Amino acid sequence: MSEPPPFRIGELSAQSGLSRDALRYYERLGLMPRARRTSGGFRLYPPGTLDRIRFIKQAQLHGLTLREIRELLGFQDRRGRERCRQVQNLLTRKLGDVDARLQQLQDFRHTLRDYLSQCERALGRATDEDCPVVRDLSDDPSPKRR
Amino acid sequence: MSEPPPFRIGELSAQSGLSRDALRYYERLGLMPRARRTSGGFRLYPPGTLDRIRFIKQAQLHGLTLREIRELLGFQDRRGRERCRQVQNLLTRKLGDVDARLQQLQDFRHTLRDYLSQCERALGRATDEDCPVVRDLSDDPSPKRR
DNA sequence: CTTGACTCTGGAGTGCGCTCCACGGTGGAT
DNA sequence: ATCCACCGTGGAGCGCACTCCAGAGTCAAG
Repeated sequence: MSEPPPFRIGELSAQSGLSRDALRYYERLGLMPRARRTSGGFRLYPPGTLDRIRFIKQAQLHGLTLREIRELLGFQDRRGRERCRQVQNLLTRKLGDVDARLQQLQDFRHTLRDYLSQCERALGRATDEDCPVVRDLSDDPSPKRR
Repeated sequence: MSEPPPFRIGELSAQSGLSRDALRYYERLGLMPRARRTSGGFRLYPPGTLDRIRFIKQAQLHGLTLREIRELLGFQDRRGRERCRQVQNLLTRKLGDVDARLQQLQDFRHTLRDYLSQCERALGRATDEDCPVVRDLSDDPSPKRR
């Protein structure tokens, strides 16, 4: 019978790890619905808010700008099926992006692993040559003896 | 017998897709070795430069800051085995980061796919309810009729 | 030697995503 | 009624990764 207690910005900040300022900033940007207020003007957040914040952080971590995320959350769009279709389009696009990023990230992982094993081999050789990775990546046209 | 021709900044810019300003900025930051100059002061880049730029862009795409990348390229470090070990450490750390990111990115992919299929199911149902994704993510404590 | 495209340096400006601050109001415990 | 920790708004400031600009110099082709 009891509604779950809404929390104020300090509480939400503590739970989410975002600063109060950041939360207010998100509201200004339209990333979060304008929070309900007490008579005195204090923000009161419904508990589910944390899920939304988690989503935002996740999306952000993967290179989406706050504007893009706002778009994803699709506030001020049309309603009903119309809106659902829009969201669907956006999701499909973003999913493509994510897949591309996954691919690239895997490539990068490879590059790093290659460099790493070069390092290991060099250290194994016990000569005092310069790090091969550094040599590979700093290409001043120096004494080029090979 | 002919050395490959070095190119000037405009050429490099064209080939790399980076602006001239960005290239100069990278040099100021220490991301690229200070380029050789003509007598008149024009930068002359050795051809291998493009590889380095590719690496930088790749790293950057995955959330490394230019400072971190500079660190990775490890210019002004110690030489020889010492340096190699440093680079190795850094690479190992970064590899860990990349793996973590891969994991997160995959999670995010999942989230997106879930939302997407919710959309599809909703559209399949042919009712005029609101998009479930939007409903899930916009949690104002509204008319809550369920 | 002139022309015109290209380049140099230093510094200011931009958009993003916050953070910090001042000044003032709020509200729950005592 | 009084604390005082908490919250509000508006606006300035910041670090990043560039971008833009002015004013001056360079250099290859004709």
